[in-house]
Amino acid sequence: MELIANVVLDKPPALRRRMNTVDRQKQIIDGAIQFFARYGMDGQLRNLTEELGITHTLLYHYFPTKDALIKKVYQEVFERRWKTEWEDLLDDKTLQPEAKLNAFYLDYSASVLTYDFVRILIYSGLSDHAISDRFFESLRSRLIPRLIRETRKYCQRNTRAKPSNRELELLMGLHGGIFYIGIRRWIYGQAIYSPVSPDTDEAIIRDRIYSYLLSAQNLFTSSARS
Amino acid sequence: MELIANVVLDKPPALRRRMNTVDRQKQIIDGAIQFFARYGMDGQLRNLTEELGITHTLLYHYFPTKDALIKKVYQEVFERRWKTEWEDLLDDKTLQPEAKLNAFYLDYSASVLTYDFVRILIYSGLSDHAISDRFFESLRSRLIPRLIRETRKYCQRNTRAKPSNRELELLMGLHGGIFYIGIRRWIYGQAIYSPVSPDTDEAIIRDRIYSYLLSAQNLFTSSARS
DNA sequence: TCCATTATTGAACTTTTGGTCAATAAGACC
DNA sequence: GGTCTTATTGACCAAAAGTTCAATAATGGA
Repeated sequence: MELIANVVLDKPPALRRRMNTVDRQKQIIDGAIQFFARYGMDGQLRNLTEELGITHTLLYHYFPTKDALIKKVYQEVFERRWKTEWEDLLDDKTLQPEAKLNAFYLDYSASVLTYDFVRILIYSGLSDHAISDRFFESLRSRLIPRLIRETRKYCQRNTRAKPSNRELELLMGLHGGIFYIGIRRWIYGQAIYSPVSPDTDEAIIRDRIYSYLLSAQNLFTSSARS
Repeated sequence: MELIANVVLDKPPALRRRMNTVDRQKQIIDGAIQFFARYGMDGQLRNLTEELGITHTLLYHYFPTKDALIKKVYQEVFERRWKTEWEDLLDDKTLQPEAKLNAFYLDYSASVLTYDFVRILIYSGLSDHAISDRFFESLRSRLIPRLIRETRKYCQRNTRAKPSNRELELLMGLHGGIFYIGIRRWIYGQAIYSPVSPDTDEAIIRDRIYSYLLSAQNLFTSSARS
């Protein structure tokens, strides 16, 4: 029936059979990322494979279990989205702190505040923490120290002291405010109040960073408010 | 076997049978809130009822379907957590803007940034938006206008103009930064860097509000930066 | 063109899981 | 203590969903 239809309507034949291993595997992983991002890890394999145009049994030719596929999805999502260049950017000596934070958070947002990443990160946090722990650990050890350092430089504080909880929380306020853009957009499905058109988050992020630095300066320099 | 153990160890008998209708229903709903907050709406009824010490069939004596129970859970969670007094508080003429925002967000956080609410809100956002739409609509229509008004008062701007997207997004930055406390704590399972002990979020929230107002003042008064 | 490899499938198995129902027994009332 | 109401349960059902496997057929290489 389907074959007949294809011939009659002169559509390209389904050509599903016999894709080479590495391409098929990539196709499955890409599809799985989108699929699990949408439906969560409880999404049914039969629905995933239907979207891919293959039988659900074929999946077991490439992954031994559903868990193995999910694990692979987690790994791929993390590795595709987390950029080691961020550390280099934050260590760039030629940039001033505010410009550096702007550049960093703009790139970070473009990578992290995407449909698949935000949702899979949250799904993971709600269940097994598989990705979220890894992500937070990288954040904590690789980015936060650098962000604090730049903040201090902006405030003209020359200290290498361990960041205080208050400093850290002010930064988390900025960080969370930016991540919240992704939550509103990709989880709540809410529109963002973009101050500019064409739509971009750039203006929003710049304002938040400016706001953060301004208050850091106000709170953490010599004549600071208690 | 279990009965014997009970008798031998002199534990109180299971006494599960024949609770009165209204108590049992409340017990089920309370249990379901905790349970669904933990495992999501895909959690299995048999596991829920096991925690409650009843058979899963008994559940169908109180709720016709699983969906009906979930719907009830959504409704209860929303009604228990959303306080109409917040609007009165924000309209209180005797409080200055900063104190008012502090008082509001402290109470708001205590209500909203709880395990069950944060998680059910997010679970809902990821799937059907059943709660999150309702929550966001209340936020948008009841709280945001008041928060903007207080912000303007703090900045000594006498305008009733429709809030600009830039104003709204600066506020969302504050709001998201505060909500992110709940996400870190109840979804990622991360510790909060509390600046004070005994642990409370009060100091954190005060800093964020101060930071927000400071930059609002800086951005939105006459001699503001572009 | 034939063959060997293996990607792909259909049928079937098992466990899970939402839901039904008739039977049971706890407790209230007389 | 007897009786009636109904909260509670155990047995059962059907569909959903992860997994297995033998059979099939597309493709690359000889």
